[in-house]
Amino acid sequence: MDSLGDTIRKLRENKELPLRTVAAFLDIDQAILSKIERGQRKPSREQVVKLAEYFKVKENDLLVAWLSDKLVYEVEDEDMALKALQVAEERVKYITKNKGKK
Amino acid sequence: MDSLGDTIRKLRENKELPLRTVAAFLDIDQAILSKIERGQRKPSREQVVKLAEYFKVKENDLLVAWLSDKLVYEVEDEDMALKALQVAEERVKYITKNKGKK
DNA sequence: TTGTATTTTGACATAATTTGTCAAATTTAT
DNA sequence: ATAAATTTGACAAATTATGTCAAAATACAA
Repeated sequence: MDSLGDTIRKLRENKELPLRTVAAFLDIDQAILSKIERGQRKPSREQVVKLAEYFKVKENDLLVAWLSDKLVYEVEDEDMALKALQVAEERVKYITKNKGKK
Repeated sequence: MDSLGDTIRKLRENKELPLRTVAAFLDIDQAILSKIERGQRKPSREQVVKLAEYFKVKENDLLVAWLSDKLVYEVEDEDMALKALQVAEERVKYITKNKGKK
């Protein structure tokens, strides 16, 4: 269960590309991509979409990793992290079930 | 499964207190408390702790509601919200299991 | 080693978001 | 009708996010 950063780094290293190249495609400085890969910065949604396109992987897979990264980040130093995630899950189920209604 | 705002409002209305009073205790303008209760603003962790103290309810209960509110907010307009929450849950389990290790 | 490409780090600037105040408008209850 | 409570939105200040840049560190060849 890799974090998004790990995933991106593996994708890039498999193609033996330097940070410079991928960063140029994203139109950001390579320093930022370096930090993203090591989890020190959070990429934007748009950047994740671009990366999926660039590496030809399923956009949704990368977006799930990106979103869950953010979720983990949000709760990680709280004791009731798990509980909160479970409650959130219930609420999301409820919300999507009632989508479209009044 | 109420949101944090709903919970706070109910607690306040049960005691028949005006926004003014509770807001003064939190040391913020009543306008903000009004927005917090209706979910238009997110309270800080410290404010939630103070509210638990003020209304004499379990701090953790309120904090779980607060955290899950933030989680729902983060994913709510994404298609893969549920998936992301589930992945985050796995990751949090993994992290807490290995807490203390190298 | 020495040199060269890559990556990492941190200081800094700027942009975006948060967090709050305030006063006016609206609603609720007398 | 009026008085209290609540809501709204414009605004300001503070905080956080996002990026650039150059120097330092690391990896890799020769």
